[in-house]
Amino acid sequence: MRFYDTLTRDYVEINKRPGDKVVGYVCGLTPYDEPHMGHARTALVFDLLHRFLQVRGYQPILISNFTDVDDKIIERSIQKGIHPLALAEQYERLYYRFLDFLNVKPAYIYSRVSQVIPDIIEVIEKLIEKGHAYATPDGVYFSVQSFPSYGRLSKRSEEDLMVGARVEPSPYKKDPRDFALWKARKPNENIWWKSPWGEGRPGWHIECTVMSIKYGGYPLDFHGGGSDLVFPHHENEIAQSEALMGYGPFAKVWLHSGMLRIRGEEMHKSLGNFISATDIMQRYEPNALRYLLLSVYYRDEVNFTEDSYEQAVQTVNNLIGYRARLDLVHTEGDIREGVQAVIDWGLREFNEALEDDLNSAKAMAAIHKTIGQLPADELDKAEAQELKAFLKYTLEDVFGFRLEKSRGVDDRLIADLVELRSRLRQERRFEVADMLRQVLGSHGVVIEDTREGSRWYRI
RNA sequence: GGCGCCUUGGCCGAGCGGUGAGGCACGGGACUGCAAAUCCCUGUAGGGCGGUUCGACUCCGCCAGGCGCCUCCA
Repeated sequence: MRFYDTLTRDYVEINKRPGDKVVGYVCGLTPYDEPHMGHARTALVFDLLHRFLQVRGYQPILISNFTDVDDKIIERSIQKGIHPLALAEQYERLYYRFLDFLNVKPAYIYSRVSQVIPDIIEVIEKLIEKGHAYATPDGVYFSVQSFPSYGRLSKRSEEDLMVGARVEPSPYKKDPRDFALWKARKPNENIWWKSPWGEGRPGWHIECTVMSIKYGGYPLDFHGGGSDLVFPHHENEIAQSEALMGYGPFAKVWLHSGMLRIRGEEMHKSLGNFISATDIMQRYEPNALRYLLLSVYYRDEVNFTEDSYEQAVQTVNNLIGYRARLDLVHTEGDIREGVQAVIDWGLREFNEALEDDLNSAKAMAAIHKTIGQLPADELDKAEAQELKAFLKYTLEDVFGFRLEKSRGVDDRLIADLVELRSRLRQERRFEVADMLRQVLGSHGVVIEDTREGSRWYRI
């Protein structure tokens, strides 16, 4: 299994044996507002990785976090007059619901900054001891000069960084590139902890170093997140972590998922194209969303449009329809060699695609090619069984689709309505029969009229 | 300005130095109720101009267009 590594810009083999743990850390979000479509993309990409590692026999340990101590959270909580951690928790809960809606497998742990403050203080003390950080009246800063390879991940030279270093000016910084590990409490701030440097709170970045080492160990097998985190977040994490440990690498491979766009534009509230978790759960179907967001190579941008969403709905319905039709196969027989060969080919192709830097588009094509050669109605029961196992593995276990549809309408009621419709058809009352079929169709029930009579299944 | 990415048929999207996957939509056919679903068939598609090569969509250069990051950001 190999993955493209952002740091070395090359493919890195994951040298693991079946049963081995594969420890990964994926940067989570700052719960100051509703999660959105972009978070879904990242969650789905790493869910695919999580699932694939699992089915390939590894023991994935996925660690993620909430940055629940942050400027924006403090700002919002003051506006709303509630405790910052209560505000954060509100959105964390929404995020969990969102993940559940998307059928994302839970991580091994979701940690919060507020839960690891003592660990953070300890790590900052060590960094100061080692000469990688220094305390000032407005906080503790990491000394970028003390870490010569700074800029390697984001491919930025010292000069680039100097030019770019323009915000968060502090008269106490020794170098404009230095960043805060600990921020001294400002008068209006409503959350703080005591520390050797006075009351305050951690800066961004440091929590991921602390939590990943605490829960995942060192080095990590992989570290990931959205590509917008490459700089400065991950760059700073590397500096902190490797400075702390005294050796690298912090992570064996850096995986970054591409950004999501809405109708070709960046998603922004100001552009009016912001799609929140709440919107998504009301308006979109999780299988189709999954298909759409995983149909593109994970490092590339994915563009969400209503049109591409509709295409995804169609595709997923076709797949579910195929799966449902396998249940209607009743011909007895053994598995023919040719059929077995097609399935074996599909399975091999599927696995190889994902093993090659998670090529989900190619893996999906392998599924389509396989079932495209094996129309459900031409199979016998044993073959259908084999196909069902193939689809359970590829579509459900790895891609995370839910193929079993909820029983919105009772089976017996459907059977009765289908029977009623058959009588209507015998009486050549096609208009009424079609209407009945349409109504059932809107509840996800497909009726097929065959020579042997009508049959139905759910999509 | 610096660093980097992208441009494939109507739409979405792969692989590959040697006549271009897969999906969705469209069209034709079978079946049928001149229906739906299903099945079969159907597409001279890789921004432009050069170069390398026996041969390039695939490598190199230039140009055009689109985009990301440059300390809020999944």
